[in-house]
Amino acid sequence: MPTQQERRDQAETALLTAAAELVVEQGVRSLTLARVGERAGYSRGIVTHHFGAKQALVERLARATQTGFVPGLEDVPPGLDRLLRLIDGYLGELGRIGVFNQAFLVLWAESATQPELAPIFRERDAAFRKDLSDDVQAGIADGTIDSGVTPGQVAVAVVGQLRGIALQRLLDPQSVDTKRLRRSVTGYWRRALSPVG
Amino acid sequence: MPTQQERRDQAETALLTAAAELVVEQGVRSLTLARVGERAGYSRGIVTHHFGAKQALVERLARATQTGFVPGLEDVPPGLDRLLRLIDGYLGELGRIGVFNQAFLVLWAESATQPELAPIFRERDAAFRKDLSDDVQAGIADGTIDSGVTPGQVAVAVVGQLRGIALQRLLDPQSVDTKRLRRSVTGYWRRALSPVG
Amino acid sequence: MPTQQERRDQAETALLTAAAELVVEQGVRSLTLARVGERAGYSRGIVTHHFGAKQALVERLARATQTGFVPGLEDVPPGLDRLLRLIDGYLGELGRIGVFNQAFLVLWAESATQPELAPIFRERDAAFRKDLSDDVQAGIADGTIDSGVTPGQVAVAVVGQLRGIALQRLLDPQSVDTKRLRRSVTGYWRRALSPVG
Amino acid sequence: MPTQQERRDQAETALLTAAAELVVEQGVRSLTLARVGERAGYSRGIVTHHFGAKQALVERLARATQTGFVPGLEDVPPGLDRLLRLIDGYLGELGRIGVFNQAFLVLWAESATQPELAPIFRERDAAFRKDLSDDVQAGIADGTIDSGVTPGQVAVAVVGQLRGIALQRLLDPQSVDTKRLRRSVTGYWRRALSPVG
DNA sequence: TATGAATGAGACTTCATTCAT
DNA sequence: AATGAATGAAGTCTCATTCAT
Repeated sequence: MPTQQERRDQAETALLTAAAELVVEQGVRSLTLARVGERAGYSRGIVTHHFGAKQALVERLARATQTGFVPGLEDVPPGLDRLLRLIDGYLGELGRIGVFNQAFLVLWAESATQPELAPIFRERDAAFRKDLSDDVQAGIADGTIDSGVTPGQVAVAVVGQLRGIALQRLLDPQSVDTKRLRRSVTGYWRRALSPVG
Repeated sequence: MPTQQERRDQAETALLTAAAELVVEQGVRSLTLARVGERAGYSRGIVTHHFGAKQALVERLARATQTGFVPGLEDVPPGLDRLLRLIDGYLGELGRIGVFNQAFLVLWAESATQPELAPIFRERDAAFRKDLSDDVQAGIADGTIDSGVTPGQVAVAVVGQLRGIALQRLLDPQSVDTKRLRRSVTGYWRRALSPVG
Repeated sequence: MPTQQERRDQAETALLTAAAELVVEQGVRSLTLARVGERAGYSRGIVTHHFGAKQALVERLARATQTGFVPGLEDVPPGLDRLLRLIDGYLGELGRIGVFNQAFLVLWAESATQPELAPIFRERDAAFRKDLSDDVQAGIADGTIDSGVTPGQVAVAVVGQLRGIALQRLLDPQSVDTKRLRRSVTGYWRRALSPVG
Repeated sequence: MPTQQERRDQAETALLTAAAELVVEQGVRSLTLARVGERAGYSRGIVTHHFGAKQALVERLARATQTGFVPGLEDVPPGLDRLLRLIDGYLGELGRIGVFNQAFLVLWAESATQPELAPIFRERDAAFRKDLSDDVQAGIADGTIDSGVTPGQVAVAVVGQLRGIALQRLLDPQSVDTKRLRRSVTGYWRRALSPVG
């Protein structure tokens, strides 16, 4: 016999999962409360009961996704190596990307025109760039990255590239061979950043 | 005295512009026929009158956008130089990007989850990649690009990067300094692709 | 063939009438857009189409009702006689009160707890009191009303009495004999206001 | 240590008070079980637990209000004096009217269009009128009221007037000066009812 | 006694679409 | 060519009620 709290948590998890699935399959446009509830195995009214309003569900979903996209980087110290492993890991994950991460991409792409979503993703993007920027800075400090490189610029370029590749793949999976991209893209960055002379 | 045909064309242009503006400002979700008509200075019913159905308007908009995003490349022969100028031009355009190109980005991002939009943008992406791929191939042929590079991979990486940077900027303009990015990103690619001693 | 404007006006009249009927029959509580539309012989969506929102319909109804409740007073000069004829006419009308006037009463009674309705009826009540107050003032001036009487107090007392009687009748028609009340109530006021020897 | 019964009674009182407050503040329309429970300091489900259904709560509220609105009249014998003291007391109470009495007025006004409420208030009105009617009859008997007056008519007129004044005040407190009305309205009735000749 | 999870009916509103003017 | 009246499907949200804890 589950307690009330357990029932509640279980329902929320099921609802967020169902919402993520629907976002990926049909976009945010056709994310309706009734569909979410029923896909999760509950009634049509359950979402409002739990989240109060649709907007709250979407925001929860936006925050729930993409926490720790690339696993196994926690213990790696900042630097060129971590940067390349992050790129490699990110592209590698694309091959077996889960619904939550796919939902993240879709929501990210839509956030540009949605006032309620925008702040959430602006903050996330900033954090991601900061992370990469730190790697570049450390690489410059230890001599593995060219000192002429601007960390912030690299961060924007890398974040953009990873997201852009992921979206391309979402739109047309056949056109993006993640396996080979891991190698080539990390190679490009290694050469682009390596100290001159 | 404009002819009927001229009036018709003028109305259509006004409607597509209004639609692009609305898409950029509020996303595809709140693109309604009435709003488009009224923003264009006509009645609520004008869109249906001209395009028949909403879907037709959106498809027309998808095709109307992004034709010749980077000007001045027509006469440049394929090769590394053209590739870099295209990247440079693309990022340069971001600084003064018009509504149609912004609308393109929004539609592109949404296309991943919209069956009606997907084929249009799949085709476009393929064409864009082909274009870049040709440049890389020419560069390899004339020795300005390393022969170990795979044209198709570069194309995916570049397209992704440009789109990803553009979307980042759409979401948070302050975080992306296009002026400086032109230099740095072309620099990265020059080094990444340059023939290995 | 009616013009668009005629069709529109006709629909609005039908909708307001239907709304008034429903308010009287079942109260504002169960005034639903669908019911109004269907009772008026249109679709469920017609009310929104015409009034935009339910609130707008109710406000229109509040303003549409009770214009010239007591007929035949326009040419009567202010004074005791007019005051008594107004009371007599008001109570007389109760016997054959139309839906709009009944709806007025119901809305008036509800307005106390409805922020959107309150200002409308506050204004109306003030105008009604002003009207009566003018009569009393004129009566004092021409000596037919006792000079010790305060016009504003009489106005509140009369307005209250008429509305209160009407509401009592709405709740329980059998308990209020309007025919006999016309006589007795005008008699009470005649004596109450007559100059003291 | 309160007994179960005491706790139960305490909760019911708190709930009825909360319900009355909500009715006065926002009308019966927005009286919801959850709000009542929470305003009373309990959970959303408490009302159902205690009253079973919403209808029961409203009926209990209708009966709970207005018991002995005018205090201090119990020992006064029927007659003109009692009638005038009742009017005076009623209007005097308006100045410091509590939530329950305000709720009474709101419910009374709404009862005209609510089948469940109507019988309750019909009965109450009849009792109120009977009370006043008895006073008039006694007044006629002892010669303080004109014998030409019909008791039932006076009762309707007085009940209507008191309720109508109270509702006017509920809608627009500034427009009704209860202090001065006590004097003037009792004066009007004294003159209206005094024996002729 | 009290809480609150879950349901489902019903309300308001938005909007693409049809059709008469 | 253009307008706008009318429809009805579909969505969000509110809320009384049921039932498990």
